[in-house]
Amino acid sequence: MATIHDVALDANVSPTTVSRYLNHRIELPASTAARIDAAIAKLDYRPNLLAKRLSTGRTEAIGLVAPEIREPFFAELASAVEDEADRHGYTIFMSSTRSDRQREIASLNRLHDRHVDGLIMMTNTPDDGTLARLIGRRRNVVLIDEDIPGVSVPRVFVENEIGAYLATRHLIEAGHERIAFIGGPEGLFSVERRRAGYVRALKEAGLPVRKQWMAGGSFASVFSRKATLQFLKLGNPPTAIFGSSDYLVIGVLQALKQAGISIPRQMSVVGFDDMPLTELLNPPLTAIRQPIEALGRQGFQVLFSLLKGEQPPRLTTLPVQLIQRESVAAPRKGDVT
Amino acid sequence: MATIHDVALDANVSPTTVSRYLNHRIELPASTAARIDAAIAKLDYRPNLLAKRLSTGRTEAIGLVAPEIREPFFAELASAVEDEADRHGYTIFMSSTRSDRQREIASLNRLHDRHVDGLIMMTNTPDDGTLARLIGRRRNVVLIDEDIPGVSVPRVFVENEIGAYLATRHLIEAGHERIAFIGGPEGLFSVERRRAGYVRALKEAGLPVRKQWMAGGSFASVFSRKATLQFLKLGNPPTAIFGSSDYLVIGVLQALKQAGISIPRQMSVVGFDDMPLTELLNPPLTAIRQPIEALGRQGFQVLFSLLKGEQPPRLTTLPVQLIQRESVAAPRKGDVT
DNA sequence: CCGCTTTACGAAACCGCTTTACTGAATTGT
DNA sequence: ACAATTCAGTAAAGCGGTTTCGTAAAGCGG
Repeated sequence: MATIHDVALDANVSPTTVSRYLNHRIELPASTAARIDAAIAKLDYRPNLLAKRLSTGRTEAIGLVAPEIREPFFAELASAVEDEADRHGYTIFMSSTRSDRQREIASLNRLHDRHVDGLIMMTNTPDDGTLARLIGRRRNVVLIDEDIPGVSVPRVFVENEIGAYLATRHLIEAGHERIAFIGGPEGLFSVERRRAGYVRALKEAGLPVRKQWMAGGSFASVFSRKATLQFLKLGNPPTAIFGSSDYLVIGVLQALKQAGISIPRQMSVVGFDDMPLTELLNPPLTAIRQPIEALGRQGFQVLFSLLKGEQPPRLTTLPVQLIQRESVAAPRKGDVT
Repeated sequence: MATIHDVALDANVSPTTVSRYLNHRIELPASTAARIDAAIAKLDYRPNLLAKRLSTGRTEAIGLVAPEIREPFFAELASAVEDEADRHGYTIFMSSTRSDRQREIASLNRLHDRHVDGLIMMTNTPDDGTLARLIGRRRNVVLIDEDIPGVSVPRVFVENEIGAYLATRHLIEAGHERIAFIGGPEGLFSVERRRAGYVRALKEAGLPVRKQWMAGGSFASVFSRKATLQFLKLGNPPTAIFGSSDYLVIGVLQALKQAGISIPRQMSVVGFDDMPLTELLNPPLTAIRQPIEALGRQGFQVLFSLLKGEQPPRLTTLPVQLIQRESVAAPRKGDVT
């Protein structure tokens, strides 16, 4: 492999000149520039990134830490971040934490060791302050999708509250009055927001907010499955369920299938995320679509402006959208007051 | 940040000694070792990986190039590779090529510039020799999932032929005699193998192999949708369809739904991949399950042994499995000869 | 007690690039 | 016509490790 010295030798200049020329830190007379270009082409010179990085301390790489890259939501997000990073010359290191605090910490440390220039962080477990402390020490961090309270870094979120509000109102407009809500882990910002949106829609419509129609605690589909079966046992079971994540909806569907309840005739269902394939379900799922791609791109953009030393907005909120398919219908006559 | 010099100073030894001690290239008397350990702990020393990499030329990073990381199949594969790499201290660079030759070339070059120690390559477009040439120049490459003819690097594949054979035989055993096959892009090794398995099962059962029941050309679901509609127009339409990828099956399902044909009563369907969520479809999809996780781990293992200078097997073939769900039934009476 | 092997380390070169500080020549201003 | 700039570039010192070559001192066999 040719080095910058070889190029300098061939072009009859010093390595310094070549380096500065390549980094646009100097303007050279056309003749000199041409000699350098020729030498580079002739020797097929490619700067050694390892040396460059050691020298500058910058790596043109960023870290992306997410709960589980293989899940569609994060996979798509990661893909968008990667694509956006790529077009700006950045590489990304991905890291799946399995929602495990120890792995999150390990990831953060590893990325630090790898000298990433910046970090995009996603978590879906409530923080006890550990993460906040760790992140507080780093520069160039942006939080996406989910909050970590107590750190002052830029955030990019989606309209969680509005999304839940739209979903709930959609059910109300279809005629439902007994609407259940299944949320994720307690203490998660996005979960709170979604619950808030659900409650707002109910109150606005003058409908009661009942504890027994609300479940929360986990994003696992086994959880929502159980919760759904609980709902069905109620004396006045809900006629519609809003699952605040498509993973939760999977559990709901399993439970309903198991109980022999048909959608949307006997039960309406709305999801949140709009994962691929949910439109192929039977019936196709009505859901709030999150702008995953935009979330990823914005996430990178915000980090990028941080890296350039700019001051990005402290909070970006991206719009969601109700996608109507076929899992919502009017409740059966006898079921409404 | 403390450097190795600081540690050396504090421990009253030379940087050389610290370096060698940390890299297990020397055995030190307990007292010296203890002093170094103490200094490291005291200064919270962490070796600068950038310097290390420049110095050794090794990066403890490998590249993973795949068509599209966000698709479930590749996402899961990537996740397995990453996990396996992680436990061996390797980081991975992922790269989505969108099945585009130019992007594949660009990825390969970029990874080269990044000085990855090795490369795991996946492609799903037939090569005209360009890739083969590019890859032939590199050391430490392993091919997974799909072949690139003409390069002599280790490969890790799944039992494509056997999988297709099992799927087809399963349909035959259910009583089907007119079984259609939908394959991917022409010229792809795995596609050929699957077609071969399909043909073998038919011949073995003494069933005719009919051109009009075979379609191939793309992995896109729009393609299989059209193909399915074509099948339905036939005078003697198939009673079962084997889609040689779950993506293809999606198109099949869409077409059948559109035509109002019920599964499995009027048409049996078998897929290949066993993607998540396909079990939630209505009916749950019977499919050949690929050992994606194993594919990823084996892929890394083979690369790893290459990196250690060993001679891994030229070809590893991983077993597949028929997962029976509910998309296969006996054909209707009138439909069998 | 002398030569030889071990033990326990160290000096300095090197990896390939960036960057600071500097210089000689050409150009400009007055 | 001479000082002051600008231009075009360079030498050398990093960045923080690894590695080759080497040596002083201790141990040891005879």
